[in-house]
Amino acid sequence: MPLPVRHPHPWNVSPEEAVAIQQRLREQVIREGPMPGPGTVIVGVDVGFRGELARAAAVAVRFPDLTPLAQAVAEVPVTFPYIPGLLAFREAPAILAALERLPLSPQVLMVDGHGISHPRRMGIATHLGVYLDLPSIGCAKSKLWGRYEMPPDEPGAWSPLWDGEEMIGAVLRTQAGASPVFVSIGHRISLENAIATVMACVRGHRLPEPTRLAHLAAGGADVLAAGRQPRLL
DNA sequence: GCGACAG
DNA sequence: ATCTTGTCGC
Repeated sequence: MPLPVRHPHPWNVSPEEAVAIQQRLREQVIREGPMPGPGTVIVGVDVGFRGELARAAAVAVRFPDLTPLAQAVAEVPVTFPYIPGLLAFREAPAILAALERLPLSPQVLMVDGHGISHPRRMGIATHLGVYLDLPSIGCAKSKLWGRYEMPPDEPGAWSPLWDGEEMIGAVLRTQAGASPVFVSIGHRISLENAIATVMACVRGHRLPEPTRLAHLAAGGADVLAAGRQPRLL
């Protein structure tokens, strides 16, 4: 069954056209929304590369217990170079293909990359959220845009990520002794609730489970089978 | 000319 | 992201 796309547009475009698409879609972003309720299906997505092929993985977990429900992978040819600020045009086509194969409808997307903490407020997490009209959260491993102070080394501690006077994200310590992650609004969720959701998805690793499992799945792991032997993950 | 620069 | 073994530290 095809994914319902709310704001369709081509992905195979030039970098100039990509920027124009971002400028158009940024008007649609909703920066508020609730915490996922019990039973919500959260889907983590990530992409790995093997030569000229992009392999995307989508892993669905149930919130808040984080039981893995389903996983799907898809490989598509790479058609766009890596350009900071235009990551969605390189990775989203593969992610969408993986989501098509997932036997469950995502209710919240957790993306390995930024949301509105982006020069045009249109990181891949935001782009996917608006494109699919789904609540989405960006959880990146490093900064793309903005200034911040390092948060204390305590789980749950965070400091704002600023672009001038505008708070565009949070630098969040998910685990003591590990470098922080960069959490931002993707779409249809508040920053406060995005931070709380990420923390509620942490299980002893730096990255929250949806994204962490998607990363493993993109590397070829069967997280559903392994999930039945929790020590393997 | 010299940094900064998701994955 | 990817190329890649052992090794320092808790």
